[in-house]
Amino acid sequence: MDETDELLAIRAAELYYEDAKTQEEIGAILHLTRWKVGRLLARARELGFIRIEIVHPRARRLSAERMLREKFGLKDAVVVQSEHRSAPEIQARVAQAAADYLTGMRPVPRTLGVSWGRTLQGVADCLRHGWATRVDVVQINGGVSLNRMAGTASATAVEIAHKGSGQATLLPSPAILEHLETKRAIERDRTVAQVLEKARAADAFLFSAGVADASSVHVDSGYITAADVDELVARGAVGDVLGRYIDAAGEIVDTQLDDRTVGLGLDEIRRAATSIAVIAGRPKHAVTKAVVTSGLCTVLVTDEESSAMLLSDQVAARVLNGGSRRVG
Amino acid sequence: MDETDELLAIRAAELYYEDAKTQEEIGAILHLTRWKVGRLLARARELGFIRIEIVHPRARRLSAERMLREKFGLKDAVVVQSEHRSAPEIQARVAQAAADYLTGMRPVPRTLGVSWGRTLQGVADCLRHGWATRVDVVQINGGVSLNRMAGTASATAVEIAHKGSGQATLLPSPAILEHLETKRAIERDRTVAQVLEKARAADAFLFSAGVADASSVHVDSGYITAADVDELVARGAVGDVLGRYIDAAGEIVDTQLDDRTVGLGLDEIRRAATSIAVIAGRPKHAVTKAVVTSGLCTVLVTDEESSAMLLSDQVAARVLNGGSRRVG
DNA sequence: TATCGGTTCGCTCACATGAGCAACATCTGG
DNA sequence: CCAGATGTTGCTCATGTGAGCGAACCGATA
Repeated sequence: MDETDELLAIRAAELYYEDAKTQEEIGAILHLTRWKVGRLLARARELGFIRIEIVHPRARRLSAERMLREKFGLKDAVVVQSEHRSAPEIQARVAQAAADYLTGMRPVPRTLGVSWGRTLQGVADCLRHGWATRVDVVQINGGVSLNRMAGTASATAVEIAHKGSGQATLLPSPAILEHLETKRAIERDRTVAQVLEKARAADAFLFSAGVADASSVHVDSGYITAADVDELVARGAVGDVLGRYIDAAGEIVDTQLDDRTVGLGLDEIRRAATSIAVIAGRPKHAVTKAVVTSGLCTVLVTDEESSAMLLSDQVAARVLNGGSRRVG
Repeated sequence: MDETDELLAIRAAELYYEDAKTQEEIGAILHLTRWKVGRLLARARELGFIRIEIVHPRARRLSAERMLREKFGLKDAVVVQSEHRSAPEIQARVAQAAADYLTGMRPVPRTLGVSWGRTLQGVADCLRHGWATRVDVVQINGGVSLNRMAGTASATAVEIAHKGSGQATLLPSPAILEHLETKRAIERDRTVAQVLEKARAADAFLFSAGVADASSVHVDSGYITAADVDELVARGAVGDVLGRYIDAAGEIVDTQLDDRTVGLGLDEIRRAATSIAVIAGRPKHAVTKAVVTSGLCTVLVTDEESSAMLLSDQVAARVLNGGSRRVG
């Protein structure tokens, strides 16, 4: 396309998009046939001169979603716009997007296994009353029931269930126990065992991931110490999923600690038909990468920046080209 | 439009604009009829959720141009995009736009009266060889021929003429003379008188405007002193057109100074069928306003920000509602 | 000058889309 | 509870638009 044509294309684009003229009219104005005008417009779009943006708090980025699905073999992906947004705003939008995703799921899951945390509480808050009818919500990992943040974990599950006019089944157990024996004992307890049984049978799972640093909820809740986290990080931990700390490859970092963690195991999540991960924000990039590349989720809800990170060539898609584990 | 519809509209817009799906396909996906989809899209556009931008150095803003034409009764207006651009970039684009405008003029002017200055030199540089055939270019005000910037004024006219394969007729006179008598004598000189005669008969005029401050070319060239400018500003001057200082209402500030200025008078410009003003940049907002509201130009080439200033309610359109002169 | 390869042109045809309209649902005030 | 007003829905039909296809064109080469 030469200089003159480019100018004409721009002129045509202005008349077409800004002045809402038909291609025929533009042809008359610029002394061209309407086909030439059509071709110029196609060229202008092709060369990226026309930029269409959807400006709305709930707008998503479909192209990124398609690429994420393809690269990582995800069943679905939801990417929210994050340009020029503050971190809390992004969290809010991702939560909203996750809520919208749940609401729009077909078939509607009858039993939903949920984790807990700030992110999931946000999702629960964004759900609308009547988002579903008769959902059974089951907690899939131990909660913060013993400490100062009492009730948080259960609140999330209860709210999700309530708004979907269904029932919540809580997991009455700490997240991580001090001794393996205690953990085994708790799991043998009939109530706990029944909940876990039900959790395993859930149609879909909903969870987030935490960063491996001293600000973690698990440190906050007293399940592990800041020193423990430092140790985990030293051994390669990038974050936790359902209270289980994983490295960049998605492998459990400390199997002994993992054995003392109550709830579904990560392999059980990996086997699920539908597991929705809601993770966003720059601090979580490393965990997000680990979750996605190690096949922990079939659906990812995240922000634009994280999606860009995942789509950059630096990130290998382990799920598809199974061999290479080098992901950092 | 309720909440649900708005969400659907956004979803539809994403599928339509980002995924290039047809309205029918979108209907299938969202379980709607294609008409509903069409209506939602129309609604989304109406509410401004869809923003289409033409990203190209030469892109213009047609809507602003239309409003300028209507508000000030201009024959034409050209507004270049200026968002996120530096001042020199904007100057360059405006010059390019003015050059494009000249090139595209129908009928092609046979005689073009031009002024001089940095802006017009920029326009001359942007013109392409062969932009016209046989244009007569006439200088319409006195130039900087006596001082260190010698040749600048003539260079502009000559370049425009040369690139339009025509001839330049220069005005061999200083811009402003010290004594009224000298000015009268010069104007009586046959060569000068002939040039002015030819200038008056030009089909179109092309000029810019200067800011009234010490950085002015006239101070630089020694025609007036910085003190003179301060005095002019104190008396209400906002800038100059063809070396003639005007106030916010477009009136000559100092008639004695004006009488010593060589070249066409502002009223002669006002009477012209086609007078193209090329003015851009924040420092020139005041002069731009004065030029446009006092009917000094029939065509305005400017940047987005200046156009926004002109279109703000603060600016009264004197040309149309003749009475009110309160423009500050 | 004749011929070739590639590009662009104007056109047909099928599909996508918006305007306009009647039927229907929903709200409102007597 | 009903009549009228208002808004919404699904449709027909005219118009707008893009894919595909020979014809024409252009520049290079033998």
